[in-house]
Amino acid sequence: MTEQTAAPRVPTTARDRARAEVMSELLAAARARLESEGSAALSLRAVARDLGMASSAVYRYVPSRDALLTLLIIETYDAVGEVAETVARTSDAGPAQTWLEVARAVRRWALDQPYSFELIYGTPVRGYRAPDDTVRPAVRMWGVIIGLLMDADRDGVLDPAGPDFDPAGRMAPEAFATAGYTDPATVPDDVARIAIRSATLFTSLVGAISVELFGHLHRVAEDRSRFFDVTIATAAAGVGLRITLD
Amino acid sequence: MTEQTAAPRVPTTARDRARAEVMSELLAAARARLESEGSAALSLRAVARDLGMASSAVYRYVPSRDALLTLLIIETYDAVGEVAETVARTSDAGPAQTWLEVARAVRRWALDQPYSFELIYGTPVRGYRAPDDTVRPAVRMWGVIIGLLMDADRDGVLDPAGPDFDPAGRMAPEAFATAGYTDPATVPDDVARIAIRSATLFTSLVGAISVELFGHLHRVAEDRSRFFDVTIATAAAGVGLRITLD
DNA sequence: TCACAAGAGAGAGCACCGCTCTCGTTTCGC
DNA sequence: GCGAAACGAGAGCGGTGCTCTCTCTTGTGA
Repeated sequence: MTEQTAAPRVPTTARDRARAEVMSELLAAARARLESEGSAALSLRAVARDLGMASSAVYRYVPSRDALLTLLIIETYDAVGEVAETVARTSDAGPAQTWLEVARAVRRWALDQPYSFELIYGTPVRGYRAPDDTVRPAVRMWGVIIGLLMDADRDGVLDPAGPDFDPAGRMAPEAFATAGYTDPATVPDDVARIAIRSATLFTSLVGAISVELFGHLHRVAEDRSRFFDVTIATAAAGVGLRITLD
Repeated sequence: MTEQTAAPRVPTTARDRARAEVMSELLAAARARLESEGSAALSLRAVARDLGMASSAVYRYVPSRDALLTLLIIETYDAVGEVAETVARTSDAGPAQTWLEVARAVRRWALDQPYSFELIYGTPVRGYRAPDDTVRPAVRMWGVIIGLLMDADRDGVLDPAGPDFDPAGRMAPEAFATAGYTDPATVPDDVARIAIRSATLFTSLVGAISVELFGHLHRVAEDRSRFFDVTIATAAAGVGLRITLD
């Protein structure tokens, strides 16, 4: 058991390569059906037909329909996390304005592939219990938000007039791992006070998109893009980020 | 065609009464299954079994599974609207604090019957297009929110330091029917400026409950009840309502 | 090199679903 | 009282997730 921990002797046999290829075709076909018809209509049999194989054969690759959905969920968290991180990284505006850009980008992404947004931020699939594999990709969005708040605080543009609530017991210690605090006990109080504000930003983002996508602005909002901006900017104001519109 | 518009001669025949009774049993059974297993698992055949009748017989009362869901959706909008209206009506606190009470009550209601919340504020049922019957009950929540904002403005407790965005084109004229303005052209500008703030309150409420109920606070929030309060209060601060916590 | 085990695919089958059609039976209105 | 409408039951269609068995291919260790 000395060097056994390394990869066991170039295991890419023909069968392995074939398996990997079928697996990726399977995921691609599933993604295509997901994005055209939604997760509720995602049928394992239909995916099998798309691939020209028997439905029973699919079970050689995926243990159940729910497991297939889980793979898509992880992919999707990573996709939207990537969108948010890219905008946050490349924007040259201040933290407040950058947050608006991030929110707009996520909204755009959600409108382009609504069923993917639903998959992760809508009603959870019945009987589905998120395995730990989904936690890491899911937390990327929180990382972006907390990062922006830290930046704003450092730059002195985090409006101190915003409400300041005691963070004690309101945020789980693990949440600060994103900000680099591996030991929960060492999180400074001011960092906690800032981090808890991320909840309102996250909620306003997911909430605003959900509300629009799920039809609750029917006969309420006219120009939905501008409506979204106002919603995000107003919530951000409560957090202490001053966003300028128009 | 003079007095024909009235009810046609006391139509409560034995058959009519039986039909109404079966119909209400049907809805009750469907509601029970909905609240115990969720809308995705709501099967018309199962409901039929609960009632001891053949599945085909159910179609004498309801044209399709989606139509049955629509009936439940309307009931549910009315139930949650009732919760919000009751709290708003009976609270003797100021508008800001009343809003917190409303939000807490709605959250409590959602936690008590999560599948009902999902039914109306989660992912829409596939292939489902909200008929107009659902609009009136759905709009009750907006009515409560706009009413509270009007109260706050009248009482002079609507913080003028909150961001003020041009409402032009951002709110559909019909939305003001709730506030008593039947003709959209007559809505004063200051009313529109206030009404558009309702979006952030609505979004923060639905968003905060969704985020909690759908599992996105896993390893983020510790005390979820207090976390909810902070989220709502922070968003409300952006709107201009000062909520006091603790 | 060759045998054996593991992997892969196909097909039948089970229990469930939404929905339709047909068939008797009951009830209502003229 | 009689014809029509409403009602309930049952069979059946095509679809679903998933399991089991069977055959064939492929990789590996002796």
